[in-house]
Amino acid sequence: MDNITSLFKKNGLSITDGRKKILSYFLNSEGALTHADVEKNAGEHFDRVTVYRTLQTFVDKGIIHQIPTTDNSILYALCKDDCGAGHHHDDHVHFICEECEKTICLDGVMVPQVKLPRGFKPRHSEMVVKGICDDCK
Amino acid sequence: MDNITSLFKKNGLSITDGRKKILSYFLNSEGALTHADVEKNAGEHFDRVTVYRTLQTFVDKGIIHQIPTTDNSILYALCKDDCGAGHHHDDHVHFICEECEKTICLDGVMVPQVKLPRGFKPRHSEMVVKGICDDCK
DNA sequence: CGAATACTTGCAGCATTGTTGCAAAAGTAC
DNA sequence: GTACTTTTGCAACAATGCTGCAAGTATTCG
Ligand SMILES: [Mn+2]
Ligand SMILES: [Mn+2]
Ligand SMILES: [Zn+2]
Ligand SMILES: [Zn+2]
Repeated sequence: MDNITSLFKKNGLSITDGRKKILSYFLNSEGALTHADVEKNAGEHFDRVTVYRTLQTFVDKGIIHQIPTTDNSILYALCKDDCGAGHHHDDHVHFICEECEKTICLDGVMVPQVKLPRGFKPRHSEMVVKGICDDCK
Repeated sequence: MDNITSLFKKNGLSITDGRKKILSYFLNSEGALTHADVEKNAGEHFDRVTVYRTLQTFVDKGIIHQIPTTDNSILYALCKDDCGAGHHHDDHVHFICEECEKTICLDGVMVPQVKLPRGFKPRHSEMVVKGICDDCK
């Protein structure tokens, strides 16, 4: 029983061909992926609806996490921390390279705390840094 | 000549009814606004395309800035810094209240610098904090 | 001011993206 | 293998975003 299979088992998900291919695609990709990436490159043709539902399921189970963007798209990347259904702990910084357009999880860089004005209670913080990545510099 | 008019003049924009109403709407709103907000509430009916073009123009001229989200929408908020055409300086933290759903520019809270891995060159950073705002606590 | 020019708007049409219900197919449990 | 549960694909629809073009406004300049 490989990694992928046991991960699905652990989360009470049926082991289907689509889920295996989509998760493999994430495992074999460097950066974050969009819905369109998955639809085009996950290895075979999956219905658009299936891709939506699969990504949503993976997010719900703590298998992938979302990265906010400013261009009406959502990026998805593998959770490498101890995320699970209902509790994500992806509090690392994301880096978007303006040259190669890749989005990279900087798993070693934690999102810093900031001092908020009186009365504001933080629960979760996101940080996205744009610039030039190591490969493109 | 009021504020709005002179701001448009300064940026070489024609003074039109639509632009005045849309900018007024931003000036009279507390939090950040979506395209849909503007289309519904800017005071009269503007064509969807007009709203897209107006928002884009305002972003280009440094009158409003965009705030990244994780739900396929873009939020827009007034620039309060010395932004202009081609140079935005909105490096403040944004706060999204999970109770009232408002998004607030924390103009006094700068996005902190983070130490990136060797080779990564940062150019611009965004930070979004979710939690409970002062009004809802 | 009024005419010439430049810019902005709304509309039509289209493309892309996201959602729901339902029946067929695939997976799981016994 | 059969009964049961879950997942998938399809159809239909809704929402969002973009472009070209003609008509409408705003600005410029005499
Ligand atoms: Mn990440
Ligand atoms: Mn802001
Ligand atoms: Zn790069
Ligand atoms: Zn609130």
